[in-house]
Amino acid sequence: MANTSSRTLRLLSLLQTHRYWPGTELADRLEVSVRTLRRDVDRLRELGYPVEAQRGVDGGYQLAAGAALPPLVIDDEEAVALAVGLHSATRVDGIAEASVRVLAKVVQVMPTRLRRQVDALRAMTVPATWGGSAETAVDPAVLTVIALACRDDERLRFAYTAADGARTDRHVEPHRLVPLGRRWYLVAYDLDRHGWRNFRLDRLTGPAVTGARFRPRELPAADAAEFVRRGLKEMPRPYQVEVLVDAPAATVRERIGRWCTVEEVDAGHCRIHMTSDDLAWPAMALGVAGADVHVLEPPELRTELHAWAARFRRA
Amino acid sequence: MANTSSRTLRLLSLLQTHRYWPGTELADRLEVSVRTLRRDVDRLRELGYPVEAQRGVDGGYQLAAGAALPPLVIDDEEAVALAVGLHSATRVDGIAEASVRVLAKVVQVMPTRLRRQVDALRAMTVPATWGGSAETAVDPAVLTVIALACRDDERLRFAYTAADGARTDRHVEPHRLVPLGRRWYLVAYDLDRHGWRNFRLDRLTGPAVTGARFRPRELPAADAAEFVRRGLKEMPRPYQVEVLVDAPAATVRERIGRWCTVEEVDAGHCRIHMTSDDLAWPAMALGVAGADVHVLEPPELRTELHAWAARFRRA
DNA sequence: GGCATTGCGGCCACTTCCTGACCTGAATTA
DNA sequence: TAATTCAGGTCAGGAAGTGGCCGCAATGCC
Repeated sequence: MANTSSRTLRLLSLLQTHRYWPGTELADRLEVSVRTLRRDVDRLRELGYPVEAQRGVDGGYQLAAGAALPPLVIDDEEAVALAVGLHSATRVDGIAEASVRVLAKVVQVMPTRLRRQVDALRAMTVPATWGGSAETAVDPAVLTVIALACRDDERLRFAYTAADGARTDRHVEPHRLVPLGRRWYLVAYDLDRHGWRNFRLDRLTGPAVTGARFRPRELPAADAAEFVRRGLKEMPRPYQVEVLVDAPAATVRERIGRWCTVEEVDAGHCRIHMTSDDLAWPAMALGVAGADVHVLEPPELRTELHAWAARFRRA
Repeated sequence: MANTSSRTLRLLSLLQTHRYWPGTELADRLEVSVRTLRRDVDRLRELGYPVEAQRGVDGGYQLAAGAALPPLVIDDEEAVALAVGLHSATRVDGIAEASVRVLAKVVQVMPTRLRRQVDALRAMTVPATWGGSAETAVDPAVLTVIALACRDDERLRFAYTAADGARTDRHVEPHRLVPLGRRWYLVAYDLDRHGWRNFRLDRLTGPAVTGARFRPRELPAADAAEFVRRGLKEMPRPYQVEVLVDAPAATVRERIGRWCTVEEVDAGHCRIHMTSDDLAWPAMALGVAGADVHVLEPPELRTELHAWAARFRRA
């Protein structure tokens, strides 16, 4: 308790919870002399954390933005918020992997009572997979279990439903999680089939680590993403949606600009473009647009809209 | 660098990135003897972080879930993921405040180059406010600036557009952020008007800290949420949507169960219920449901659906 | 411009604890 | 049973942390 490293950590935590701290108060809280506090601050600075100080009346210390990130000291509530938030970040291109990595990190050290809270709250958050039907959504618990197994080189068992509907039990050495397109894939070495395989996470249920660790094998590909791409026979080609809207570009952009690109045609018309695997998404967007539309591409969207129209008219 | 506290921190970081570590490897990485490593591990344990060890062949150390959360050691990518994810967590009831708190914490110590990345990525994430139009969404930058000002007791200036459209410049001592209903409010002491005020964050632009700190005043209410509630003349009552769907409950639940509660009526029909400020949301959901619907409540939804039908028919 | 406040950092003496080496013991697995 | 790996005691030398003191430099108030 009266340790130096412990105190350094506590100082870091204090500096993170409130910006300005008078030296005397910090010294008081840490139960050391002001001189020692100054030395502690120096220590933090030597570790690369930019602690700035202001002299004079009402001066104090503050933690500024630096080159490296200091260890984040968080409390229970904040950890829950973190876990819930990261869940939705796993869908954002470019940071999906990093999200899963931190998520695994947080979940691993989180007390079980907090984990229950997280599970309860996650149920309330709206999944961000707009166009996706339920099958494309990945259970976050599945994601973290597998992420941890990959990270820690632990063997994994799960049930897998192949594209043709055949259900099999698998025993694998997980290698890496790869977000590709709008899906997650697990690249793993199948221990029963003696070869590398791709698994779509949304077709995988009940993953559980066996507890056995393994020495990673070498993947027969440049990297995991490359391996997945190679393994995919045919990518489901997404629809390229192109629609003319009878409304000013500015209006349309304000209403649905977040989901598509809007291009001005003239004062009262614009053209929008979006990409989607599923026709429900563009249909929703066009509904929210609140103006007459003319579908240019694809023809199937027209059928979809007419189907919605028929149903809504009967409502 | 060869410091003890620095090494303790590095050990913590190593234990967070990979689960199992043989003692010899840890000692090697930290450039100390195995004996010293054991002592470092002991130190961590004394600080309350449960480092578990496994003996025997292929044994090692691992960081387990404990009572308290250890400081999270994260890298750049992970920090970006964190910030992006937390942004969406600010919309989840119950953890909104905690989310903003961590967000402020992370943003404050984040190098500016990362902040730019976060801003770029946030633009891509789909806002979770389904039914909400753009005006109810709060700029995350605004949120963090204000959160930091509240936390650090720093005076704040911003422009405010009142409900009647009048624009004024404000100079306040921020007290607390309150998420209520689907909105964020700032409770602050207005320095020009000499009194406590509520500000809706979506009506507030260009917040900037003046740099001047202040000694917090006492709020004339039990807590900030209470004060906001008292100040709100009328809460916008959300629509209670109730619809009969001509499809089996299981089917409907699979398609849109995430957005509403589904109740079985008989084998081929079910009743769904949801709450929304905006009619576009239920309309979208009913579209995705892919079956005939009968609107029970509210009548306005029927009008909305007919409007969509008319437009889609013309498409 | 003077003055109080607050951080900065040098110096010194004292104490603490850190470190590595060596040892024995206990748990675990092949 | 043997090998591996963590646990922890002991010891001696050295490194560091600590508090008290000092003069100095910013800063803001009167």
